[in-house]
Amino acid sequence: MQGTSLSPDKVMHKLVSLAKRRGFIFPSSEIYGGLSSCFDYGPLGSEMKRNIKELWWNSMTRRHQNIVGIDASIMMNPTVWEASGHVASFNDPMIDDRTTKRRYRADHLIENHIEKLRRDGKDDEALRVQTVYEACGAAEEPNRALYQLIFDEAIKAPDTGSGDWTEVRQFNLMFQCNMGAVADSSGVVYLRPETAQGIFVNFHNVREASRMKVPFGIAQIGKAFRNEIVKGNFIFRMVEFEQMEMQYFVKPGTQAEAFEAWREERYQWYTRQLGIRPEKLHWYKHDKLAHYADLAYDIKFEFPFGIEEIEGIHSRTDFDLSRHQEYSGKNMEYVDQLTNERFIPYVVETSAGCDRLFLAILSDAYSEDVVDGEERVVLKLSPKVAPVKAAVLPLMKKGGMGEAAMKLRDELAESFPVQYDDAASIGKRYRRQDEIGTPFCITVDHQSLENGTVTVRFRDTAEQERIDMSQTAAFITAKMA
RNA sequence: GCGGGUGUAACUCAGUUGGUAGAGUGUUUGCUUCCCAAGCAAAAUGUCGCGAGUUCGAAUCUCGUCACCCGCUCCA
Repeated sequence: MQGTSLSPDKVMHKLVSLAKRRGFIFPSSEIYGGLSSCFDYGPLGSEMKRNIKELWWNSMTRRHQNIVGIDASIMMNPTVWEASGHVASFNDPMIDDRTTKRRYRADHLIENHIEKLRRDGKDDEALRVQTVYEACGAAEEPNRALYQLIFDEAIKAPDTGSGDWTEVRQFNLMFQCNMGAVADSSGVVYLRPETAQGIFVNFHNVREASRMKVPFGIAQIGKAFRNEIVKGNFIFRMVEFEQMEMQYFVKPGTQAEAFEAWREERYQWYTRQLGIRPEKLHWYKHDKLAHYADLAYDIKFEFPFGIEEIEGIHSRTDFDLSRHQEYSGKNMEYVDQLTNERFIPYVVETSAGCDRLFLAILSDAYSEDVVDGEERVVLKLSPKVAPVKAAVLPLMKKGGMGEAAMKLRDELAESFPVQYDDAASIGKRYRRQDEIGTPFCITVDHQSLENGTVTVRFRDTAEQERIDMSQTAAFITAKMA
């Protein structure tokens, strides 16, 4: 048996095709022509996604005595998003070049310009531009101010050298909708652009209800929505996506230690729990930090289309809780009863993209190899995430094997997702299961009827082992641990 | 959003100078009773992405639009 090497650009096409053909992922509302960057999880996809979320939930909440979960609402009081900074910073100022038809972020153009001045040793010049730039945010019309600065400094596009600029326009990355029957501005609410704020605003509720002492964590899995300017790469960047994240509240000054511990733990989760190959994972340290962070690392995965982020581990300081204290007028301090210290906790966040992880697992698992001289497609999924754990296959339909296999299927179904298949040759049925990543095929043959044994066929090696039929569930359970 | 490409069966794709659609794979049923996509015989599945226009007639030509892919860009 040997693996064949796959060209990266082909893999995505094959994945998309396989995902649809076998019921992992379908385009959303496909019969109407679909909807940009929206996808549905099919029968196998929803099962597999559920497995991923359950593994995450177990490892992040149940295994930790000091981490509890919540499930906050998607729509929240709009002031939450002012406090979090999303109203301000999720409005990206964009500018277009009329000649080259390219679009840029206006703030990035200016920042690049300042950097370039510094590189050229024009520090005074850079400082002057920097000062003007920083004043833009406070201007009455920030976008006009940005445009004026780009115009005054004659800033050109870094890639094309062109500078035929349009006005700076604002793109709001938050989805808006109206609460209440009357659509006026007073009823505007947002679909949350991140799940984190649902945790921060519930800080005291959860802490008191669960009698938690710092350090402790609050975890959540849920949908978030971003009106991305650039979408694409299948389910990698969707406008509606699911986050699995945990906010860990610590005493100020201890965040670096907690940060390192979480970095280690989260990395181990991918390699040990999910079985992702370590060589496919990469650490990336943020040089440019978001407005809330003092330290940030991403775990990136080698997708067929490039190395991209699947999880962010960010030290968020006390930014969020402080801001909520400021905007809500409620005290967000924690009181340590032992030492009588009062402080607003610092936060270490681990935030994973569930759909991205799904795609990472799928693309990591996809392989083509050769069994007995025949090519096959096989998803080498970890048994823990595989949507179907075992298939029960009668060697033949007749002669009592079908009935015996069906009976075994019913027994196994008590423990985990299992399929029965008696259509077409045994070889074909093995290949069907290979393609959806089923780790074990249980075959009921002539010998099964005589002595009550079955064969277990292993997906990755195609090798078989004969075991007692009554031990099948226990055998598979042991292999999945 | 911009530039480039693609869109025909569930999947991968043919389809000639405009004359209303085919193949392989897959699926279903029957036979074969079989341990790695075997064979035989049947069958089902098509708004040719969508909407206009040109034409006696459009999968084919024109325009618009939607979706996907690649690049720019952004991000979890």
